[in-house]
This record gives sequence, C-alpha cells and structure tokens, in this order.
Amino acid sequence: MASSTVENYLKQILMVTLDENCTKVTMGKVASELSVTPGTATSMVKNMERDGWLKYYPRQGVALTRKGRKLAMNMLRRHRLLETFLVETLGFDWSEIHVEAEELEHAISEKVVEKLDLFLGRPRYDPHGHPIPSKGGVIQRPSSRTLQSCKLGMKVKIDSILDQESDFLKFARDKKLLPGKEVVIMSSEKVADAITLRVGRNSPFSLGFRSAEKILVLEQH
Amino acid sequence: MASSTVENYLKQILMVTLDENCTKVTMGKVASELSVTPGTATSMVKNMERDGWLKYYPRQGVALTRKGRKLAMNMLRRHRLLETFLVETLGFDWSEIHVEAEELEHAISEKVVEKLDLFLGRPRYDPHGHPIPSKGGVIQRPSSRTLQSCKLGMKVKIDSILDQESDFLKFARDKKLLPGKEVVIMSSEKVADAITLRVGRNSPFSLGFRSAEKILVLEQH
DNA sequence: TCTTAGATTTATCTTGAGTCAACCTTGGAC
DNA sequence: GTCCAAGGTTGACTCAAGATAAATCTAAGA
Repeated sequence: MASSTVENYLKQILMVTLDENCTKVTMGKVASELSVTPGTATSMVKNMERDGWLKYYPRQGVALTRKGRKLAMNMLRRHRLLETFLVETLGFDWSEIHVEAEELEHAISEKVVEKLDLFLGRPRYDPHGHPIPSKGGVIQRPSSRTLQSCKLGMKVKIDSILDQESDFLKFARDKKLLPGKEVVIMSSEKVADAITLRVGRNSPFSLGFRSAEKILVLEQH
Repeated sequence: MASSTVENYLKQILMVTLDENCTKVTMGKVASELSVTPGTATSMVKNMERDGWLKYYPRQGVALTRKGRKLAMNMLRRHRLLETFLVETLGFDWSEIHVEAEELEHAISEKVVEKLDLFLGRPRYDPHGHPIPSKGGVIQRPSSRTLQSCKLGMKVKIDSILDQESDFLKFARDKKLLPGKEVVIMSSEKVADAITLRVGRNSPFSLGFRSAEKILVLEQH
C-alpha cells in the first residue's frame, strides 16, 4: 500500500513524463514539483525504489516501473473523475474542484472509482479538458484531442482534420482551419451543440459539434 | 484541525453517548471501541482535552465539549450521507458501504458535504435506517423515527401513533398496533409503497407508506 | 479492611517525512 | 586538459503521531 505522499510523488512524476514526453525525471524536478528539498526527494525516491514503484538512476533521475506507472495513472484517473463528478453532479464551479479532488483521490477505493466512472457515463475528459486515463491506465495522447472537447477560452493548435468530405475540407481551407494554425475558442455551448472559434487574427466562426469532433488539436501551454 | 484518528475517537465517543444515553464515557469503553490499550486511550484523551475536544474526568471518563460534539456529529453526518450516496447514487449494496464511507469521511470537505446533501435531497435516514444529523448537529431522537423508514427484518417498539383519524386508530387497535408493542418488519417494498409487519405473535399484515409514516417507533438493539 | 478491576504513568518504540549542511560528480567553458 | 558551478547525495538529526508494556495507583464493594 502506498501512502498518500508516495501517491503524490508518483502522480507528479507521471505528469512530468507526460508533459515533457520523456521517461526519466530529474531529481531537481521531483523536488521542486513536490516542494521539498533535494535531499528529501533523494531519500524518498530510494524508498520508493525499494518498494518497486520506480527505478532510480543516481545523478540522472527516476523512471516509473510498470507498477508505478499503473498506480500513477490511476491517481490521475481518480483525480480527473472526481473533478468531473464535482462539476457535473454536485454543481461545483471548476475553479474550486482541484483542491477537493486532491484530498479525495487518496481516500477513494478502486470499487468506488469504477462505480463513479459508470455513473458519470465513462467521461473521456475532465472539466478542464484533460483526458481521463482508462481503467487499464491508457491515456489519450494529447494530439488525439478533438476540437469538440475544447472549452471556452482555450488556445489550441490544429493537429489534423479527420473528415475526408471535400466540401468540409474546402470549407476548412477557406476558414484557414489548417494543421499548425492557432485557434482560440470563443464560445462552446453544449445545449446549442456548437462552438465558435477564431483562427489566428481572422474573424470568428461557428462549428457544430459533429464537425468539431473531426478536428484533432494540440493543447498549448 | 483534527487528525483522522482524533475524528475517529470523537465519533466513537459520540456514538456511545447516544447509544447509552449518557454524557460521560468510561476510558475502558473508549479503549475497546477504538481497539487500543487503555494507556493509549488515556494519553490520547489528554491530548484531545488539551485541544478542547472533550473534558477529561480522571478515573471517571470523558465528556465531549460543545466543539467536540459538533465535530463528532459532523463525522456521523458525513458517514451517513456518504453511505446514502454510495447506495442511492452509485448502486452499492449496503453491506459494502461502511468501510468505504469510513475512509471517505475524513477526506470530504464541508463544502462537498453540503452539495452532496443537496444532491441527495437532504435525506433523513441512511440506508441502514440510521438518522442523519442535520448540518447544525441535531440528530433525530430515536423515538421520532417512523415505521415507514424501517427496513426489512428490523425489530422495533411502537412509540406513538400520530394519526388522529378514528378509523385508523380503530384499525390499529384491532391489529394490536399500540405503543409499547414489539414489531418485526416482514417486508418493505419501496416500489409497492407498502410494508408488511407482525406485532408480537399475531398474524402479519400490511400498511401503506402513508400510514406507516404516522407511526413513531423506537429501535431495539 | 482488603482486594481487585480498571485507570494511569512512565519509559520506550516505530514510522513516515522532512531539514541542514557538508561533500561529491560531471559537463561544459576556457 | 583543467576547473568550476550547478545539481545530486549523504548522514546526522528533528519532529509529530500513535502506539505498547509493565509497574503502579485508586476507589468501591465484599
């Protein structure tokens, strides 16, 4: 069993590897991510290696083991499902949910997570638009995110257009909706089934959800 | 801030005072309820007195302070609301929920508790039929429990009949459904809106929920 | 008055997580 | 090649919570 401190270390390490698309995370990074001194990080990490959560390469950094990655993914899953629950079901504003989820994610059992997932209708994105890892620990690659899942105010870069219909592609070209372009979401109305966006400095226009679903984007940070 | 250990001590002490209808709880009881040695209980309780959770009367026992009782009630509230949520919303079987709630009750914030309460429709009883304390820390006195809220297999003692309709009172008298009598719930069908019960050794009969609601009972333990 | 069950004390342990400061390594800059 | 700064490691130590065991105490009833 992992303590919640260990769970936090794992989650943070995973997020860095996901973020920087690498496997090893440097000790300095670990220490700063968790707001502890380098010495603390080193000793903590050694214990975690002893327990099989990760592999420690002295002076180089740490890499999650399969077991570690699995639990880390699970933490991410719990966190994001809980955030979704807090917003969708309990009606929280999405500015307040992070802290709450941070606490609950260590107390919620696997069983409850699964029931919650089911209850929420197996959502694929949390309220912030981050992908929710599957039960098996698979996370949607960032580039396979679709424009439809983007929230108000988000800034994304077009990755690719899935639709093959020439009419649609023509329309997309007209609007400069092309891979590599930067896009800002001006509005996203679930009820209206449409989003409005602006490509670069061009004038804004709207897209139905069915169309937006076919546009893969890359989140900018 | 109370640690989860302190929260458990408080909750357990409250439950004993509620159960035995007293204010002071003996140290031996505290120790056994929490499965620790007497020495541990004594020292723990001293710390808790230092922090204002309770008053400690050496060689006599402990009594919750206002502050302690408030938090203890809150723990009970969280626990029972969580159990209700797990059964009503997530579809758990009520045999599995206690352990889950035991974990979550320490991690859930006041804000979430309130939203949950609202979401569940401010339930008054948990799935086991125990009353849920109000936000202000008021718990339904056991005697103000109604027959309608009783579950299958429960054994209760009639406390009083609220209905003034003579027809109903006549019926009640015929069935020996009178204050002081012992009753066993033979079935309780939410969908059918009725419960079947047996008074003493007489033959069983059924009551609609509307009628059952008017009968106050005392839980037997 | 004596006994004894239950309560208290004291000395000690364990564990988890952290600090501090001295001391290593190593990869460039020169 | 040498050297140095940045970053990593070490070891000695702290701290807080909880817990135990065992000796000792107290008070209520036979």
